[in-house]
Amino acid sequence: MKYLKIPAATITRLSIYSRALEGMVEDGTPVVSSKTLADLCGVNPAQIRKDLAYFGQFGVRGVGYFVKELLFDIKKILGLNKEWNLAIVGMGNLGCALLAHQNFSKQGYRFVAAFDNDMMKVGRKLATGLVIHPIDELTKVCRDTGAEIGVICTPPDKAQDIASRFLEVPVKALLNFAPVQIQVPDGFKVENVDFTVKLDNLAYHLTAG
Amino acid sequence: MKYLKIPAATITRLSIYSRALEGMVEDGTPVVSSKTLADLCGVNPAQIRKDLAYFGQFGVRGVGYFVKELLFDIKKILGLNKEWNLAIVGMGNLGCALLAHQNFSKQGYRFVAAFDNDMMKVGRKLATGLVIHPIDELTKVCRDTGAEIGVICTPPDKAQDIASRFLEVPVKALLNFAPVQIQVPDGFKVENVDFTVKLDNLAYHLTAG
DNA sequence: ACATGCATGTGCCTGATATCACAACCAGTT
DNA sequence: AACTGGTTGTGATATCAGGCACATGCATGT
Repeated sequence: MKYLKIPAATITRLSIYSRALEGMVEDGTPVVSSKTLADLCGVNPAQIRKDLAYFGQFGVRGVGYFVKELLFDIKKILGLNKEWNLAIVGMGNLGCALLAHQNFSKQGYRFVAAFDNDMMKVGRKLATGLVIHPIDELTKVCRDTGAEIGVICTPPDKAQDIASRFLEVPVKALLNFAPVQIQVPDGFKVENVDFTVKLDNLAYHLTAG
Repeated sequence: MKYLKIPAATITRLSIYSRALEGMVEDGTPVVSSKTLADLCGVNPAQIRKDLAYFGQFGVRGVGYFVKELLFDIKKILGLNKEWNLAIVGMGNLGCALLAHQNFSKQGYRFVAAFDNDMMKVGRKLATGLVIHPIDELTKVCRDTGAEIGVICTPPDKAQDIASRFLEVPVKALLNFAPVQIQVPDGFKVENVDFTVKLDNLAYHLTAG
């Protein structure tokens, strides 16, 4: 089944399912049906079964899915059975907040390098023990620390330059918080997080919807 | 044309177009073709023309679009020809970073209220002049300040409760940073911002893609 | 005033994505 | 051992979104 094209939306939903399943593991729920999980995630039950069907068979007919097993399987599909090393650029308010954010480490994401071009900040030691490096050292430090995913928290006009530096390492996956579209060659992947785009959606909804 | 169902993806793209157009206004570019704008935004030129066609005709054949006019029109479509009042709950690292973030005010979003249930934080005056209120006062303060959009930066287990309080005000649009799915009745809208979902996508890409 | 070049606006087609509905199948009960 | 209730897995169907390609129409130059 792995030979089919998997829709990007499916991957996103798998991630959402795993959040819900984590909650169930904490609650001690042993088994869940696609119906129950669907209600929690706000999707159609058939959608869940279809999404899972891309990767195999995980349920028991007449019963449902064993929560712990399904969570394990989904995490394995997503590649979360290992820790991922993150490098972050731009130690402003947002960058620092992300570093301190607990959800990352909880999910197996670990910051291994931090950068800023403000010489006032360079050399400062952060609460996590990380030292802020100047951006010139990005390529070297990323290689030394084994960074796999780059996080961009710079102003928009710097974002493309930073991205290009990451490409040289090469760091093949980028999480971009700057409100610009970043150009990368094939094989690389950028995910954008743009709060104001989300807010604009809400504003539209309030205005026209 | 306004009677058609507008795809949510179209609204999201309009928002992205407006970012690119803002850059062009700064650069002094007077006119842009769908091709040029498409390259900047990473979409197909026909896509842009289709998206705009939902709302009318904005271009000049043989010429393109006048940047300032198009930006104005798109902002009007999105409902950004007014300021929007935001209320934020959860003054942790992330919440504080969002308050201080410049992109919001630049786009006409203004924080008018802040809340936290930590009594150590309540009463503290923030750099913006806002005072942190206890969550019990959410309904009252939101009404007094005219909050229109709620921003949730609490831990996941508190998110649904906060959302319910917002619904009572009523604040009809929520921006949710907690990694849970929030249930709201018809007429209300939730937009989720979940970093780890995005990271999971990257992890999958690095693992399987 | 006419011809030419060029970019828009849009009908149509294609492909992808979500939903429905049913057969396959398991567990517990009679 | 057969039956029943319930849930999965999946083929078929419907819906939606994206891309092509051409006619439309404006601007410039002759």
